[in-house]
Amino acid sequence: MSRRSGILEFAVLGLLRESPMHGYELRKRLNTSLGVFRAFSYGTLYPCLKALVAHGWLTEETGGDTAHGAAPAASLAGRRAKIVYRLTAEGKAHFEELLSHSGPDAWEDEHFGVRFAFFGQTSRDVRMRVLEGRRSRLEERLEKMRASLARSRERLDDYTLELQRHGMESVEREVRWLNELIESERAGRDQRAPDAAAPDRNESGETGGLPRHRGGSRPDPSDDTAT
Amino acid sequence: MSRRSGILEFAVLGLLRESPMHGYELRKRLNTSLGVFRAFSYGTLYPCLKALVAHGWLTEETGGDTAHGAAPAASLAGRRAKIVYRLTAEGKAHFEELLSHSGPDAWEDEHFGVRFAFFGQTSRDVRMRVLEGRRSRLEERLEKMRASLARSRERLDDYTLELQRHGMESVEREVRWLNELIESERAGRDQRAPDAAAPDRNESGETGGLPRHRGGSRPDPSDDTAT
DNA sequence: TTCGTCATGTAATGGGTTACATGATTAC
DNA sequence: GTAATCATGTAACCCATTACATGACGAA
Repeated sequence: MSRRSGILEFAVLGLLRESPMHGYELRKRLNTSLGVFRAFSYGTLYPCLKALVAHGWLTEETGGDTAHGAAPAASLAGRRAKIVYRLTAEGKAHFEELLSHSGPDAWEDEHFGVRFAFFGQTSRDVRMRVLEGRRSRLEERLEKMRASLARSRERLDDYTLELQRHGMESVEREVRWLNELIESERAGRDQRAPDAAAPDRNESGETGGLPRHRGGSRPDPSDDTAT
Repeated sequence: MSRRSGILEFAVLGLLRESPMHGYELRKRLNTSLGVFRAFSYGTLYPCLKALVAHGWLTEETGGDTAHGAAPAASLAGRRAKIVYRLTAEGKAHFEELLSHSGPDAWEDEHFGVRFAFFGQTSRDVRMRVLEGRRSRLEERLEKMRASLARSRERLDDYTLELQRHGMESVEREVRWLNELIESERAGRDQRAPDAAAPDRNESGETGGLPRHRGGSRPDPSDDTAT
């Protein structure tokens, strides 16, 4: 009943939508998908997985093997017996709901970031809703900052002032970014259905109306658990 | 022994250097000084204050009255008996040490922000050290992001890619900001001693070499506990 | 043989929030 | 008289991290 992290839960469901995975792999994928933006440790991940299973959103298969090829039944002795997690139908439904339903803190920095990372799995409607939601939230924040600054400007020293000015500028920049994204979405033609798992990008199928920033380097399947 | 928050501790000491205060007031000042950038709740503040007293960095005076004027001894019945906290000599020394010594996570976002808010109470040397420390930390981060992106670019969809691109851009912007600040510091003439409490800004005494961003509105002594 | 990395997990700890309890004072 | 704000505190969570325990496998 405990151990339900919100964002982690969301991210895990999102990743497992693409394909079943075991914990260790999940964590790696989590940390590359989200980049330096957010990282999770085993101490959170494993208990979270157990909780998700308890909710019926995931099933665990102890014997199976996913991406490695051979070595079928390793029983309890073979290389610490991988536990492969697979999304159930309920889990899928729950993910859809989380994705579109969006609780009250879905607009906060981290929540938004994780959501954004899974935009490829949603419809444009949902994307628009999330982007616009975040934008209006940031605009509120900006308004608060402006008001608070106007109130206390006289009493603050230069450094504090500079800190707040810079903070506001950051938020303004974020709003501009959202505006661009919203524009792109509006201009985009593809209205991807929310059921497109394993989104075959790199093909003709554009995911949305995003500005391309490509430049390819060689693929290199390693992780970044770097301290 | 418990309840020592690091940043909160630092911020509290910094604020109390200017003048003694009671908890309620401290929290307000904390939240206006740091702006929307960071907020603290009583649940953290009060225990922290007790801990700081236990360490000998603060003293508590139960009878006193700070900024209100009259109403001397209200005993235990008068308006819930304010507890005024005052920085001791040891507390002052500890603050100086925290300010210049800078532990390993002093470069992280929040730590840096709080530090920066108290830059007015340090010497330029310390400011430079903190700014440059943060910059090099961010540059490392940037390098990591670049590497990780190069490694996984092929495997990531457009939204994830865009997220990471934007993230990197944010960090780059932060670095540019730091560069400007460092430039300003270098150009600044005032080398304020670390003992200048209640820094009389708004006079000729510039605190550093900061770009001015003034524009004054009327003063309005209210708070922003706004939800 | 020793080191890295695969693989799962737990216990201790950290650092914070929300909600509540309590009650007096001031502003409308 | 009633609502907001002043003022202090505590208890119950929440979410996450670190460090540890355990152990197999592959490469140097």
